[in-house]
Amino acid sequence: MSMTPTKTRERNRRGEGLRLRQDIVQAAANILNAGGSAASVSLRDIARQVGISAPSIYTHFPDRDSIVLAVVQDTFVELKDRLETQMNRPGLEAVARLRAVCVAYLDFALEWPQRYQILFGGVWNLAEAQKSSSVGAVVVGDEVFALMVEAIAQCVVAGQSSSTDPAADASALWVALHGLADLRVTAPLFPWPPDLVELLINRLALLNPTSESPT
Amino acid sequence: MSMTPTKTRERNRRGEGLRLRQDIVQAAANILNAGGSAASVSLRDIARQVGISAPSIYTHFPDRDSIVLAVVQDTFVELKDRLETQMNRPGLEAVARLRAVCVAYLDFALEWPQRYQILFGGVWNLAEAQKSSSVGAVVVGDEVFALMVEAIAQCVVAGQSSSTDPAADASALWVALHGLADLRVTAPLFPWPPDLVELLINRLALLNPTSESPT
DNA sequence: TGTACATCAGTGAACGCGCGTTCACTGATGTAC
DNA sequence: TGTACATCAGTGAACGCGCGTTCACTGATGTAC
Repeated sequence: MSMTPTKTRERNRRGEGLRLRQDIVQAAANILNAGGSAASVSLRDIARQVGISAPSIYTHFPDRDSIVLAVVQDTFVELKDRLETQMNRPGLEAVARLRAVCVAYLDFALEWPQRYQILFGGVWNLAEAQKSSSVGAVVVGDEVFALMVEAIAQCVVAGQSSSTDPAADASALWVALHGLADLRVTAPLFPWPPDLVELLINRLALLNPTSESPT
Repeated sequence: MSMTPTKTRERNRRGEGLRLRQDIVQAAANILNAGGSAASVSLRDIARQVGISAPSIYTHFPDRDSIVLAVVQDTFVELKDRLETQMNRPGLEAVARLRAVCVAYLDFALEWPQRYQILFGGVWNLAEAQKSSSVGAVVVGDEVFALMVEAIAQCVVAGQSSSTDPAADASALWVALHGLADLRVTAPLFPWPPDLVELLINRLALLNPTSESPT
């Protein structure tokens, strides 16, 4: 994923050096959006795209990994915002809201597959889990999951789900959505049943038959 | 994932040059088993581990990617063999067989996470899908899926599943198993419900309540 | 109002590294006569 | 049975590349007096 140098940018004014930090993160995100894998996001690519020299990055980040981590954090926030938007849509029944949240989750993964992958495919929550800098990402990841628990809980309150343990059922649903998100990208030739998403939601959120859409 | 050179190996006798090919594939698999990512499997690492010089690899493979593809093919066969062993276990009821197959699938992914990941995480079925060399892997991948369809169909025959479309239900179950396999590795800190696997099998294979294990 | 100076926001050249790949080659081993 | 030769199974040195990172630096901009 090598980039031709972008127009040289004009230097920030005094006191505005922090703007470069966001430009760097955005450039890394752009490289991923363009199809690059996490491993292929290089300091030199980022520098070329931002229009700066590579060493300038060290003013804002100690190393390459912390840039990717910043993208992870931003991406978790973006995903959370998308799901929250669906949760807060007015005039929707509980089941419709749950479906909208799940569809938004899948759409995000399909629209930005590389950025979705670094949320869960990276090292950040294995060896890095101890480093305090990655805690922010974990917390926001928890918020995404909490949204799904809440969506199921609201179905229960509305009498449309027979779940007795929304957290466990949300785990099951999350696992399935993640699997589908991953496999739809990496195995597009597989003959996916058209109503697979509905099927997963109906069964894993324990929606009452009357609430199910016809399959 | 750099390796210290292994004992220099003795050269193959005439006519036995093909043995090196299998040694190369095995070395690549070993690097993945030891925790290396697909991108980190380098010709030079492989050569060091086998105990040969790097250019020797070109006698057997045209480039780096085709080695990884060979590992993918071998790994699909290994996974298929494991699942088939469970399918053929004598004295098991249909539901117990289905459960054994699913557990074997998850165990494989947990035991060899890097090798499991290249089955679905790589590029081999995107841009590479056209190249004839990758067709073998796709076919074996289909055989793995066919095993799951068969396991569910046998539950239906035994009157233990109410599935009316084993292929669609196997898709749902596969998606969920893959998601769980992936996330158990990359998000080990998540509070996984202990009976999540049973829950997924029961609901996605539409097992009759009397056949379910108590959750 | 002018000017010396500190600070900010970067730059340019260079380093050592591991990589995939090429090239010309070598030495043991089997085979033809 | 001996020997010339073809072939096999590799080797060793070298190439150009992009990478992360370091170092000493520069030039514009704001501030103190």
